[in-house]
Amino acid sequence: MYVEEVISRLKELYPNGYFHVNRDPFYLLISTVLSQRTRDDVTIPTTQKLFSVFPTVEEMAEADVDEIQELIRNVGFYRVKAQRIIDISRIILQDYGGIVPDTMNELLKLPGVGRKTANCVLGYGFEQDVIAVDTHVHRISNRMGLVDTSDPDETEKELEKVVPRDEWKNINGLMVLFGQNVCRPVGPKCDECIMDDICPKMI
DNA sequence: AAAACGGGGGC
DNA sequence: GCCCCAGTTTT
Repeated sequence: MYVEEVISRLKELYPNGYFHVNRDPFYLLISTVLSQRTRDDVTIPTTQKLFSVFPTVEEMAEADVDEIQELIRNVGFYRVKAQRIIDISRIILQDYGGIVPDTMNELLKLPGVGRKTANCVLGYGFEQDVIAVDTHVHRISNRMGLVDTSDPDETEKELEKVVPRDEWKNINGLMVLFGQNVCRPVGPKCDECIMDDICPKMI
């Protein structure tokens, strides 16, 4: 089947997947918020720097917003993100006893958390069967004919119909790597792509 | 449905 | 110097 062949080749290309990410739900939550609309090669060092100063939910919740702003000044939307990081930390501390909630419904109540961010936390942090649809997953799924829609939420639903359930949580990491290195938003490297014999764009 | 938030990196 | 980027909220 086409989709299973695509996943098989992606796994062969990126056998280590996303092993480098910290799987702690709170770390994942904050790092994912920081990475919204900002390249992860920029946000990863910034996230490490932020957590070296404020390692816990408690310390993050009591941090001064100006100090957080200064620490994350190099990432996009840093002012609003700094405020959201504090607000998220305070809510998790006060309403959830310092434990990141493990349901979509509760995660969506947090400021700056939408379906994509929530699914990253649920998938990477809590090992749940979810598909986190970001711009890479959305673009590649449409380019390769796995889905056909301009709505990322529709892409998530359509992918759930065609991707085997035990691969759901792997889709995001594989397609992000593939999307950054090969099937890029602009100027995809189709001439050196391992999908060249099955991708609809190439046939 | 469209605007707004935004500094960094590739070219 | 110009264009785009691991989205979400507000208008």
